[in-house]
Amino acid sequence: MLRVDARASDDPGVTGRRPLDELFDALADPTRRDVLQRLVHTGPQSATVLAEAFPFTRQAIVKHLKALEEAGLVAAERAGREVHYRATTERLAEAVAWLLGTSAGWDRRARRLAGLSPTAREGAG
Amino acid sequence: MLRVDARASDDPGVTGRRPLDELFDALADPTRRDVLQRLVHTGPQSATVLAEAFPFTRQAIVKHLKALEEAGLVAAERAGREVHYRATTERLAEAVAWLLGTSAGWDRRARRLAGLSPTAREGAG
DNA sequence: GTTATGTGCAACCCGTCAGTTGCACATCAG
DNA sequence: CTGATGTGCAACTGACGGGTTGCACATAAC
Repeated sequence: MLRVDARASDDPGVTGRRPLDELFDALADPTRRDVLQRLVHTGPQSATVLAEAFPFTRQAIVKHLKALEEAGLVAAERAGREVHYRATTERLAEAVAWLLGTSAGWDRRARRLAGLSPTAREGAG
Repeated sequence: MLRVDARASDDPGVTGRRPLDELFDALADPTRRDVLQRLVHTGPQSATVLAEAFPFTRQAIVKHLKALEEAGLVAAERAGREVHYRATTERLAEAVAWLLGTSAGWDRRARRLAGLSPTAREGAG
């Protein structure tokens, strides 16, 4: 439900693996973003069908889907011998929260914009 | 500031280099996000000073700053022999827009949330 | 002018990752 | 059962990117 929390970032101190990583990492690849969007527009699809819309092999798409799945951006559902991937949204909110939370740091209006709590902070120690 | 457009995604078509790429790419690296946040919290700083807060060399930080700069997330300003990097916000909005625009596709509520922005309410500026 | 501090450039490891291919396994249709 | 379609796994390759070091250049301080 895209609930923006505006926290979405535990204290890192300069370095440390945070859950945001796999999320932004998943979103970093253009193909992955395309896959995600296509999934959104067309509804749940199998990797095979999905791959037909891209200039890549099924396996490549599968890899992307795995990445997206680990990031919590898509969910896989088995239907017989087929596996349908469906876009999910919760995780996306975290990315938005970080962006908004970060921008709030130097743009007060951003925080008001989203009605976020000023607890936003992930600063490097 | 932080004007969320909720469109921000031209037809994906399956492939094609879009400006969003360098943006998400810049945000993909955890160190880069840390640098960005630190820049936000501490205000403009030189690469050298900035590097002291990280377990990396100045050069590493410089590279990240270059990436952030190309993505339009920070701006460099020369001051004598020093160069101060300052966080900027416009570009961040594009990322938010994409996320919101994407989520809106399969989550109507997201659009309402985005509705607090397409041109909007207060952030628009 | 000399020294100290700060930036810029280039070359160089090394790991990771996108994408590939090949093949084995599972399921549906006849 | 047999063949067709779909998925899963593993190994391999090539490229890109993060991080490093070393050194040259620029500016500030004395």
